[in-house]
Amino acid sequence: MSWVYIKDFKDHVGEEVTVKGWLYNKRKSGKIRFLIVRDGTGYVQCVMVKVELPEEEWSKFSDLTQESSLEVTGKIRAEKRAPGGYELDVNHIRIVQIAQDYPITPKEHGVDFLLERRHLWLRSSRQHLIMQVRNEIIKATRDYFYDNGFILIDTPLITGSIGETASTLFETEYYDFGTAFLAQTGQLYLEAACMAHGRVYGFGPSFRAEKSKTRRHLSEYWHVEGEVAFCDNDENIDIQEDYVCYLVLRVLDRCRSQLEGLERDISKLENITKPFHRFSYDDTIKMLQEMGSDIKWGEDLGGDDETILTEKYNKPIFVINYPAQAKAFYMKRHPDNPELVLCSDLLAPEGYGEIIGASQREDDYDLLIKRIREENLPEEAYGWYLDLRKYGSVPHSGFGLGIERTVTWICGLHHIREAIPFPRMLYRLYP
RNA sequence: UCCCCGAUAGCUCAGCUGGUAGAGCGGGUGGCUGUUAACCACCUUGUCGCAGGUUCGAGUCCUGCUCGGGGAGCCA
Repeated sequence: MSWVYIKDFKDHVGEEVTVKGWLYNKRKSGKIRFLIVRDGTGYVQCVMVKVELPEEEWSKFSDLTQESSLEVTGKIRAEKRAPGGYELDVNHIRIVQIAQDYPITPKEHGVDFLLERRHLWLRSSRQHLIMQVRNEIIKATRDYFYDNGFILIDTPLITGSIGETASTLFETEYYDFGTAFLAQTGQLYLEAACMAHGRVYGFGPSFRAEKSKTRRHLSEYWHVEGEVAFCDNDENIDIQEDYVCYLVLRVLDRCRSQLEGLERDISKLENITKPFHRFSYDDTIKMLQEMGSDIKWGEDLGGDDETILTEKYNKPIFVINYPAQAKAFYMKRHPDNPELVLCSDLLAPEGYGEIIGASQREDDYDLLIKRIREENLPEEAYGWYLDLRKYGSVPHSGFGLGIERTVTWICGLHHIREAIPFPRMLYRLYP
């Protein structure tokens, strides 16, 4: 008997096939019984009719429990009443394993209970939809960079004491070198690689040991970083805008049913088209102050600031050229105003906040080493990074996008922890 | 690290000014030939997070601790 995935049922109507999966739920009504089976590609209702089945098959219904694994053989029938359009008339059931007391019942559960059982929670329909959208966003990312001439450069996850300044690093022992760190960005290595390939990108995990307790933070998240030689801050913003539009378009094109299943307001995503809003930091502060924020010039935007700003506009917003004091050492000074750096943050709409941080990098050797010293960074660790400014330095820019924040926004999730299969957070290392 | 909130049945929660613990769901049994988180009837469920204290008496009040949630800072 041929094994058919539920998503392919439309090509096998009238045939006798086998579905291999897990029991999602069951119902009965006297002499007719229903098994809802999922196989990873969809759900199908399997119908058992007493008068058409031998007692041996009929009685298997009582043995089956939620999430028991099974193989059901039967004939596919188009059925208007079925959510997927098809049903399976059961001839034979092979029980693979009986699940005992599956903890996640089709009822309400609390966040802690579910996170403690994340390995099982992934089977739930909503989590299943989110992972499908995440998959599409990641594939779209790879396609975008590949199709636009970027070379994939995998950067090290174990590094010496090098990176951005502000965040805390996870530490680990490394042979005779003492302490090594888990990378919080691959950017500096991508800067090296873009001097070899022109246009490069990286995609991998980043680690932040910040003790953040918010719905926007993970200790381990997946980081997309692009870096382009001979690219200034404005051209860098153009690339980000193009990339984000592409991501949204791909999800709308290929994951529309998933978005509907997640009850995402799709019209809000259809609105994500070029051009995005571009506001200078100075103008942004004025706008926020007029809207009642008590933010002062020189400060980074707070969470509330991002929310009130993005809820006012229906497209993503670039906030451009922040004060140097609020940003990292490697950002290039604004040629007309030494208080500012050439950079941008991209804020997603609907209060989802920052999804990209970007800047033009400081390409002058003397200015960069001055900044490293001002920040009290270990100069010897940055020797190779400074080399890039000695041997054919060129203007270059890049950006970093958080995949989970993007998934959270595009899926319309309440919390980032649902946007990654196994979230790592301040109080969670299990499962 | 700081501020706020929470912990009671397998799950989600109620339990008032202190008087020996309750609902829905789940689970079990039975009924129903089209159910959609099915429905109906009956049955089943507790170290009230931990340790002290106040009291004749504490799920309830007080102190400490543990674990978690929301937010701040920081960032993607």
